[in-house]
Amino acid sequence: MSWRKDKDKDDGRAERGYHHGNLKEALLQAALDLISKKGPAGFTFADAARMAGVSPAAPYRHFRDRDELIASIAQRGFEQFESVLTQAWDDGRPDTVTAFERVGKAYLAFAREEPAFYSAMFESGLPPDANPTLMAASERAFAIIRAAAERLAALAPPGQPRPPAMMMALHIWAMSHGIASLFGRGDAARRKLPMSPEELLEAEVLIYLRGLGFPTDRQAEAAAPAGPWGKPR
Amino acid sequence: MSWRKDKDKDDGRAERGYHHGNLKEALLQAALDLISKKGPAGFTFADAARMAGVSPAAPYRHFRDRDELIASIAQRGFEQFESVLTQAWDDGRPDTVTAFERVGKAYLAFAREEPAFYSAMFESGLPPDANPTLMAASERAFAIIRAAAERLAALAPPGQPRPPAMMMALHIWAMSHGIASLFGRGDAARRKLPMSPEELLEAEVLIYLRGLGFPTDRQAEAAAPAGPWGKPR
DNA sequence: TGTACATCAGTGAACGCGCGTTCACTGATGTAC
DNA sequence: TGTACATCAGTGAACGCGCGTTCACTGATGTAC
Repeated sequence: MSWRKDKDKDDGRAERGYHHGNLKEALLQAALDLISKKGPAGFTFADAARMAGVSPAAPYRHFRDRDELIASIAQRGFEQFESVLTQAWDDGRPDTVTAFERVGKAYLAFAREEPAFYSAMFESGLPPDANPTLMAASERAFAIIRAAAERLAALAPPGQPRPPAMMMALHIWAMSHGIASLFGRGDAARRKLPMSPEELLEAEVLIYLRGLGFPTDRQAEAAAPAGPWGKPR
Repeated sequence: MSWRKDKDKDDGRAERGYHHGNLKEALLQAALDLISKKGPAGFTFADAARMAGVSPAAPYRHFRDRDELIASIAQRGFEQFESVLTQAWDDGRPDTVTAFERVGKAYLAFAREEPAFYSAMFESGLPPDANPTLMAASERAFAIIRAAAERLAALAPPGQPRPPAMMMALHIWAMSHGIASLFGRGDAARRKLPMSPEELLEAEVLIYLRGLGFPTDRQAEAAAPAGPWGKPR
């Protein structure tokens, strides 16, 4: 279908024929580069074409307009996000709490390692209801967190009232997103911190779970009487 | 110093003399309007001038460039934010936990009611270290949250290890910012929710505080054995 | 109180630029026979 | 295997537009005397 798949990682400007062969992909890549450098607003259609080494009219063969390209990126971002979260959750292995925290860390890792995807997903200002496919992808990603919360809620100690899984999922999402936005991004906008974003999130989640009545002592709290914020130094 | 202070709330286009009299203020207001409509990236210098009813060259008498105007807005936003949080905190009256939660609600209210300020403060992409005045204003606002956390930490029950106030402050900030960003903004980007952002945040903070060992039963938990997420229906 | 003058805060025309988008076109590719 | 032709995926020139920024300018204001 496409020719010279093996040579499209260079700038694409030199020694290619009349047909690019993989332009759609190249444009998406170029857009990701530009977004990660200048934010979703700084990205221009013409720039992406230039970066891919084609004329400014070429992108119109593949995307109706700029917004459609950004939506494509957000879409792909949510799919990748979902996959990353699914892997991290690993169906709750080895135990629910551990897996749950791994999901939080995966969230932060994604925001840091894929700032362009993250921007397109959460900061592009696309109206979420205007694009059902995109919204569905977003909801599939959230469903992972929600499923994890569901499993966790089912483990609630008998004495405690069982917390609503939906609420837990929203809380976890907000914690992760808050820390990622304020402290954990790859770009220069992050603020100085006395601890890593990962540690900050882990402590927050542990305190939260404890507040719900979950035992968070899987690593022998009794032996080392430290709070969730680490051992006293 | 300025003339016709009383008449600068209209569009400013009609029946004013050669001198605007209050252009700096009018430009800031125009920028706020534009940002709240189109986001910090959609705002243009020329547009602000047009909205204020002056020629495109006029703003240069008051701001070096576009970035300086946005920084001014962010600065003012942080000052207003600090004032709002200070009022909400009210030096911990009537009790620390109540006041603490009021701070969280004030945070959400600010994000919702002043989306333009909020955008300029947290999403404009200005390098935070490039502008010491701005960073100082930001830190003064955070200091309110931090001071509140400090007071709360001092109330830790004797049995519990005392949580680091800085960490608590960062957690609270991240919770508030996460919920505000995802669900609580005035614009169209917010998502559907089974409960209000305020309720969501209040529950989250209560669970968190309980996880730290604070008694959160100031409204008679014993009498109504409900979780922090409300009474069972 | 009046006048001369420095300063301030605007004007408006012009510039170069890059963007998004369109158009008729053309080279390359795939396929039917 | 070769040829004719439809379709695909680009070109490149052009357009109108709005932006940021500059410049010499000028009307309004405030102040010294």
